[in-house]
Amino acid sequence: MGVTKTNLFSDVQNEIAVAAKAFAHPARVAIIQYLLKTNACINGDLVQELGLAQATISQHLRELKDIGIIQGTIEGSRISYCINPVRWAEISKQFSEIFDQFAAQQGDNCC
Amino acid sequence: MGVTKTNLFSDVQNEIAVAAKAFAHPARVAIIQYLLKTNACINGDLVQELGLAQATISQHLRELKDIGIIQGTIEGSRISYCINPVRWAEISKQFSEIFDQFAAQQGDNCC
DNA sequence: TTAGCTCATTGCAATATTACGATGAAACTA
DNA sequence: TAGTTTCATCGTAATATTGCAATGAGCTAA
Repeated sequence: MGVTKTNLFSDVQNEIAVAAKAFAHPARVAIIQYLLKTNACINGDLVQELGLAQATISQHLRELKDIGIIQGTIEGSRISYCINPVRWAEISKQFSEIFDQFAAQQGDNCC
Repeated sequence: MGVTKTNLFSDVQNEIAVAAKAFAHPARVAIIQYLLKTNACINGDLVQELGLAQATISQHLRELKDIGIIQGTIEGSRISYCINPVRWAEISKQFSEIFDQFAAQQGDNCC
């Protein structure tokens, strides 16, 4: 035990869970916010910005890249990261669909 | 090691991370969606719906309650759960603020 | 080539999460 | 009262996550 029973849930539910993990750690939120702010792509000066070890930042970047919310391009000896607009829109849509779903049914709450 | 270094991040970043955890597991997504669908509050027939053990569901419900996105009221020997509208709106706002932040700056992407 | 960057990966250690059986508290039912 | 239902909590096992030092790959500059 300790393994998430992925097979019990729908594809959409699993997708949302994966996407949410991008925001489920403050370091990753900080990275995303930094990318939003600088807009221009950056590299490991996140290490300076966040105060975590280089290996740790690299690991978080990889997770964000695996989720797809971020993309990196090689630029000489550096790697530029930025937000993946397509994936961003996808995830944004998935979340607003959920959030809107409640806003639409105000009134018949029970507790 | 293994401990999230909460002190390195801003309050908002930590709050977002906590809120995101509500959606970071498919079982919790399923619970939230079920609550959205049934609207009316429910109890442990989530056990039937989801196929996880009663103790596991109870644990997820507690996490959602700790995050505040859900609230429960005692109803005889049962407990009715439903979405907490105030907290829901809060979290919804936090996420849309992030998502909108990118939509507003289209064009100057780098990679 | 050699030295110095920048960053990913590997290999750990520590902690967190997920899941469940067992137990117990509280309320209902006969 | 005794039995049943509903749920939380405890204890435990398995796996996931977080974090870092060390290492290595790939590029740049001298």
